[in-house]
Amino acid sequence: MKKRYLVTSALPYANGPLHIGHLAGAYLPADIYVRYLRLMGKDVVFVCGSDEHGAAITVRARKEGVTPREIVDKYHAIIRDAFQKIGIAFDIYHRTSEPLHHETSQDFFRKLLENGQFEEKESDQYFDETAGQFLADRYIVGTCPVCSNPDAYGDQCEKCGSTLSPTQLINPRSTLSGSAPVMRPTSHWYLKLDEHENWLREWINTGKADGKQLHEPAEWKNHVIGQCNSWLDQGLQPRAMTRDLDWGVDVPHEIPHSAGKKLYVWLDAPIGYISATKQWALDRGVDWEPYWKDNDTALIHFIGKDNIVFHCLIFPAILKAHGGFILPVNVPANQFLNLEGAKLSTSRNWAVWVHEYVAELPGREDELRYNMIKNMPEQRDSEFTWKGFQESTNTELVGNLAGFVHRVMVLTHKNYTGVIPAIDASREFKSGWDADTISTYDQELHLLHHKLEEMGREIEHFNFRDALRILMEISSAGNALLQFNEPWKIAGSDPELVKVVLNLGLQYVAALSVAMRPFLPFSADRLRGLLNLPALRDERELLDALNELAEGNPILRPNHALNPAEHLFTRVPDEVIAAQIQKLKAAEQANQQTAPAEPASTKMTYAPVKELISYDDFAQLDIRTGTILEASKVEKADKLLKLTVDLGFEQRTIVSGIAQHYQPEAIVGRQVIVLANLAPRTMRGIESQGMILLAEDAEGKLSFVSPETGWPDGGEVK
RNA sequence: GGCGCGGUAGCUCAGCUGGUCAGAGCGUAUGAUUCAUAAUCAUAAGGUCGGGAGUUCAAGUCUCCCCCGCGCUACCA
Repeated sequence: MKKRYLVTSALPYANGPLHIGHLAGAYLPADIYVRYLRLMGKDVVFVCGSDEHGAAITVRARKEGVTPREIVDKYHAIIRDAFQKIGIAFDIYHRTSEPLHHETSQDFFRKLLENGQFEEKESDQYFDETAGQFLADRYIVGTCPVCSNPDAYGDQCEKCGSTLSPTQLINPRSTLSGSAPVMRPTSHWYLKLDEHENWLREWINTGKADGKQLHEPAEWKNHVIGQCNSWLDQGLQPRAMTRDLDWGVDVPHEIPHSAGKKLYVWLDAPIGYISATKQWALDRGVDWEPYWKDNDTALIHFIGKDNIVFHCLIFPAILKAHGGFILPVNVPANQFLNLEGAKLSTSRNWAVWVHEYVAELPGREDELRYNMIKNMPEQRDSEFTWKGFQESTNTELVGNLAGFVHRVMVLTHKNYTGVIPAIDASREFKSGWDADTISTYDQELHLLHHKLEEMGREIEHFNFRDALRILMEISSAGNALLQFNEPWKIAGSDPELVKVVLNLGLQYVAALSVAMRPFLPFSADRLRGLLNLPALRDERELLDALNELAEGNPILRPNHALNPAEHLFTRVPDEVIAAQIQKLKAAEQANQQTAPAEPASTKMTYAPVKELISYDDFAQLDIRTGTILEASKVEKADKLLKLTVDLGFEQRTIVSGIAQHYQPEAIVGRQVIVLANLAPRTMRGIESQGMILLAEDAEGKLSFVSPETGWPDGGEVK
């Protein structure tokens, strides 16, 4: 194992609250891992923070009529508070709007520039002439080409979730002024990712970089490596690391052409991990550098699957391009959590919000954590249901775990006034692990030791569900131990047996009080209190317990006095579940009520009328009537149809993006309007000799412009 | 269209490099038990491992084709 650990969780974006999908994806697994490492006496730092830049925040601010600062302050507080209440034990929860972060990322940028890692390139981007500025993807809205949502953003349609680029939008318009943007050249710095492709491929697939074995690929999840190779095989392209924005980290001012340029959020956000570490070190008066630069540090990024490429390819490339930094030893990305059969959605309010959960179900933090871990999407998408939450809480936490703790403590109070009895270690009894096995105290302590080690191994391999299962096996074995030996029956006839069984049962409970800490930190604290043991400080207590057990020593010594027994968990009543389900149904209904109203044809969005042109300009267009003779789908393209159009004097091959609006067989014979003197363009290997003119309705649906009664082919449209 | 990851008992999910891999938890059924919040313990389910073909002495586990879900990506003058 490495000497020290640096663990990061994806920086939450500060334009909305935290939901259970975030928790299950990147925060809970990291928290378990970190708490475990601390209990094992490891040097570990766990950093996170709010990602507070990027256009989505400024767009939201504009919509709500407030400043970006107000937005990020608001959500930073909500998110930080939610983390704290649900027990995510960051060493620091930083924010990317801090000056320290700005300095850190600017220094990074300078260094990359100095190392020749950038290429400054000019490209055409949408520019808002009214507002006088370039428009980032999020500043452009238009009709989604996929689902016809009239308010899709330039990078993504929030309605159907499609990833878009601004040029794909139909009728693009600026959110700043509402006007139609124009294309203008602008210059940006591109990271030469293509030059990093080879070493990344080797590093991902063999774990080797610069001839050194840095990690074991077999330890990485399939879907992580698969996704990376998918990207690598398509060839990495230079990627712009700057944007034209007014909110974010400035491109350092001394660099020419830096005016009005900000660092791309995806560059600035992961550097946030570094800034957070620096701030943590400053607060402690220690050196941050070993955590990022020493080969004996294990860097681990916990993220959701949507961040894989960034954390496994682009950020490592950036770290290497800078030089001097270590690379992540693993990126255990989780898949997605669904809620009651549907994808979590912030915009549709289909979520369980963490800040609402802790307010509505106070004192049940661990119940949520337990359920999240039990259904953690480690290898594939998984599902959270309130019914499942209730069931596992009531049967596994209340029945099995809390029940075991309570019964063994009650029995101790009844028989020995709550004091751990001394035992005769040679006494034999039935093992809780197997009804047919006769065992001894020492053998059972060894078995417990073995189970705890096994649990630890699962955590070390990021198998948190399995680790939790093993934890619960200890509780089940404790229940079985009591069941098989029935101490309540033999208190009078065989007091020595009762002592051994209860003492051992209490050792299980004591072991659980430490071992459950990574998963159920609040309950672990409560249990320590019940057992009258010192509060956990997350400093090698599990390691100490393991060492004692390995020596054959019990964790609780004879004559130790317990506090009164209490239940660790309470049942979740039906009403609570019903109320939560009701809440989700209300959200669903609210969506259904607004949803049908929108596509209803009324909501036509009008693009502003373009600049005036002269008649001569118009006369340059040669528009003709024509008839479709043949139509077929273009291979390997979802939207293209290959058409043969008769213009009377000749036949043309025209490729048109209408496959999602028309079936090929249905349009043969249709009369259409053709722009006949458009320069030919090759699409998907087919040369298109013209363009079919189409009209668009409010939903973005395209239809041909055709005559009512027919006309000859090749006629001019004037 | 391409690529990636999945599609295993009613439900939620494990099954690494092919040969006790047909599993766990929950639910359900039966029995035991009463120390414990009707909690606990034991036993049971007969799921053709999405469908089809193939390789092999042997395939959820490898190859090919098809279907479905999720994610990434391309085309749209």
